[in-house]
Amino acid sequence: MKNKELQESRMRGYFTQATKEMILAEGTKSLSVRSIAEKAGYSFATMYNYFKDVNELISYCILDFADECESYINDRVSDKEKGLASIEAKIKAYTEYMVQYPGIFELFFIEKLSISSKSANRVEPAVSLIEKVCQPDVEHCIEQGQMNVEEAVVLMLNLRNNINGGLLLYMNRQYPKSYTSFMANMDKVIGSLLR
Amino acid sequence: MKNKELQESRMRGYFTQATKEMILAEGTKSLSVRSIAEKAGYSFATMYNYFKDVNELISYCILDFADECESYINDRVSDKEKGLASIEAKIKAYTEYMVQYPGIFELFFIEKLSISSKSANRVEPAVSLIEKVCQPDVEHCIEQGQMNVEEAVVLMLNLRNNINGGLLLYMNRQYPKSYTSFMANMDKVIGSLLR
DNA sequence: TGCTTTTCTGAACAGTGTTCAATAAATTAG
DNA sequence: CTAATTTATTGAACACTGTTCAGAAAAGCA
Repeated sequence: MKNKELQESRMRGYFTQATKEMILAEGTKSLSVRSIAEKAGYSFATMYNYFKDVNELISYCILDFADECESYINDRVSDKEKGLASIEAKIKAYTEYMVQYPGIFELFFIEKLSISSKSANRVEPAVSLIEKVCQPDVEHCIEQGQMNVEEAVVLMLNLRNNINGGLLLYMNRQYPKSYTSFMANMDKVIGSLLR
Repeated sequence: MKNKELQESRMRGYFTQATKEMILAEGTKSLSVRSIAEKAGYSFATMYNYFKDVNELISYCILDFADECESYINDRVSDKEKGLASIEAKIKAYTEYMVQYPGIFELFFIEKLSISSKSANRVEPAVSLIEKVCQPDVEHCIEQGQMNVEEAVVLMLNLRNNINGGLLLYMNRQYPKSYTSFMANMDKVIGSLLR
């Protein structure tokens, strides 16, 4: 039956949509099976007909947010000028997005998900998002002879770990305390890696 | 009364000791007020006479583990040879320690703590541990003219964010999947920053 | 319409953190 | 040493959490 698949997909959509709205509005702390189900318009028990458990439901939201974050970044950075300047702009757009929606950063990196081999496919787009959006620029830099492949790999590792590590300390441990000094640190670090 | 303070400090010690043992053995997932209290030899309600809530109890453990991690690092790195080589060895010892005790990394960076101005003093030693242990080496490098103060600041920001960001993705998101490739990535990144 | 299959739901269970009145222990007073 | 008072400890109770399952409601089909 093709109808059944469509209907099940729609039902999953109602639950993931409700979950996403709550994450955007209040972060992951307000999430519970009952509160999600109420927002979706169903009983909490209905969720278990469409998701193995609440972890699976939450992991489906990661996919959506990863797409939305990718669009956010690409909307803010002109596709015209590729290269190091574009990488810097994308990294900063990524940081802005995560600071603006702390719940999404929690979802991507902090929330405990008991990752299975199936859900790993839904987590991967989030953790490798920076690499993905910067891929065209990295290729451009290599073509232009600005760096070799190995240097590019190290640069992307540096950027990805640095940004997410900085966000972790700032958002989850209030270190540093102020947004101003957090951004100043980020500017220094990104500048040192790209120049 | 000086006695009262001593006794209260001892009581807090029973609870923090039980909590620390559980974190080392099974990570933070097995922690609960009732399981901690049972291990400490008291009722769960007794905890609330010595700690505001379970978050405060847990935050006290951070202080102890930060000291232990610092000793672990310094025991493994000779105090004789200061400088970049010493920094590299310390960073790697820190990484080893966190991989060996995932519960401590959770405690330091992932566990939600609802940080108050009081508990901030107990969180700070954990998040700034890398800076602290590397401080003598950084000063040595500056004295030797290997770098200036601003370069040293950026280097430490880079190292701290990089290591903790890499650990976050590896330990909380299994990215990359294998320990081997995780360590290979870390070697590349640390090497690029120190050479 | 009546029968069958699918979908949905609340009750129930075991767990969580927290509060509070009652009990047990220790300290002080007589 | 006893009696009164203060302090420390405790389990019951409450409001949550995720999850399971038997029964109710709805949908599909004859």
